[in-house]
Amino acid sequence: GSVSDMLSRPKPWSKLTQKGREPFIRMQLWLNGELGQGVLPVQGQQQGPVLHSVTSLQDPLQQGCVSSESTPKTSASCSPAPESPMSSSESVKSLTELVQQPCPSIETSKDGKPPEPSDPPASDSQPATPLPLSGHSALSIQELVAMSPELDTYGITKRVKEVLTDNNLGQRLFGETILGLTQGSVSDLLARPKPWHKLSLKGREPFVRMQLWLNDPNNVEKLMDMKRMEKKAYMKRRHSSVSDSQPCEPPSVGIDYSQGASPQPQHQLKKPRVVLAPEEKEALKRAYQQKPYPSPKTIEELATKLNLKTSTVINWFHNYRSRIRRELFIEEIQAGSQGQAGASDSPSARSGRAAPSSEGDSCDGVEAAEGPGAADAEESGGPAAAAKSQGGPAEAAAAPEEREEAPRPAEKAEPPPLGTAVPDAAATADEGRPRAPPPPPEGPADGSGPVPNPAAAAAAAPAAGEDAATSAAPPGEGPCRARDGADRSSALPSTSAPAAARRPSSLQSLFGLPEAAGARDSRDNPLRKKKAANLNSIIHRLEKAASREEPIEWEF
DNA sequence: TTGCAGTCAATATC
DNA sequence: GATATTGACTGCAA
Repeated sequence: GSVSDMLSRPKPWSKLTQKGREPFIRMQLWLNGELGQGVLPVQGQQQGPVLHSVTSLQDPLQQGCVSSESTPKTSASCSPAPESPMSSSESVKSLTELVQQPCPSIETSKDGKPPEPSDPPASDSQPATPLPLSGHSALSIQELVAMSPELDTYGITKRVKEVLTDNNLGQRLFGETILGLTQGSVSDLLARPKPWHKLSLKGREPFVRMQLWLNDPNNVEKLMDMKRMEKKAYMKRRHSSVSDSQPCEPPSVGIDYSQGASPQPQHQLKKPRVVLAPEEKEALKRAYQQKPYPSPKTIEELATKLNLKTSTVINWFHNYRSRIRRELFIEEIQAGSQGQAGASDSPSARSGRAAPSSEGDSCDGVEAAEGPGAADAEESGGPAAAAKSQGGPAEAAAAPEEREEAPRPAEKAEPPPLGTAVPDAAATADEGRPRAPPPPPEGPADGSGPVPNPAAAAAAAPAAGEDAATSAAPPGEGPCRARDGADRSSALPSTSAPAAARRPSSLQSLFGLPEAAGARDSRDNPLRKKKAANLNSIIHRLEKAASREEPIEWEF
């Protein structure tokens, strides 16, 4: 009956009480596909741009927005939100508040050990553990990720590494406690961070967590505590297990988040890890150089030739491609940070990290990053050029055939009009690169050496000028999602300017970003054009500065 | 189906 | 013992 009533006679948002709004929020979430499984989803695995869940929204509802909503100001921000935005703007506020307390996640983890993933409807308002990502904090994190401004992944990992080593803290502890990742993943992440704009929402999460952790004044202490506790637990267990003659259990002590729950003897099923012999690797690499994207037939042949399973060969190619790609990112970043020396006026340049972020900055950051390099080498070749430049000759040659499906480079070329929401622009942009068969690993390196890095400059520019483009883009997606953090907000609720305006600042503080970000926040869509124009001029100047003739295809 | 991102987890290396 | 490497897997998107 209530449903019927609500469906047929919905009250206007502004007339609804906190409680009354809830069903609509649920409906909105449901419509958004974010309220998939029953009520109170615990694990927000949603990939959507704006990640809400009922629980997360409850937070805002309970804390900030609603109450404040009574005030004209807030109500303004909260109310007219036909779409998810509304909730988002609300939640943003409380979320930021929530997270502004130093690192909630760590907090909890501190209390012993990460709560079970299973303790489901973490309905209490306690921030959940970082790992299982249950309850508020987990969701908050996702929201934060979705709304986070561009982060300098390279800088973050750098700082994290410093802190960890300075304090003699291990990756495993850090990963499991703070990031919810295993040691290997942490190592990988710290050693080869991808540029922000290349990351999916999921991929960004660890960086947001890291940033939060870095912002936490007690981060080290907390981790130290954890360390101690782990040690204690380990000792305890060791003792008890010794008496029980139950030797094992990995030293990963208190952190059996997730699957650990059931002590099943799963050992039996383990299949031995395949380890490729050097010759096999060589052969695969050679094959890769000829055909980064081998046909099934080729794979088959390779497999037989090397006496490997085809799946192994396939996996190897996948892994190799993606890892090579990442290597490139790193190189770009480094090249960027070197070559960028001069360009420092970027607002976002706060600190040396400017470099990395910078290069990542443009929507096509990739190209920006790599393109410039390429461009430098030759002239603005765009992705294609970039590809060419870096792809070893072999590739270039070999490429034609396997590029079968590679219309990508081309598509990249077309810069999406400002404000285009092309949800995949980023992805698309990416594509360009992969397509361009990455240079053979040991290959004579990409022609892109340290670049005068206009990219860096560009980064600055866009950062400042900001992505006019993005504002229109669907939150979370879009080419420039990177720096659109702010825009995204604007993209959300066209609603309240105030809200939009507010949000960035809180996010900034949250992430410890300089006002720059706030400044670049586009609060008024109407301004977009102007901004775009500004952007263009900035870009133009930057390009000139970089003594470049023609603009590479930066997509803003 | 295919490719990719993100991870895990076994193993190698430091 | 900590960290790096890497084969495999999952989930998603085109």
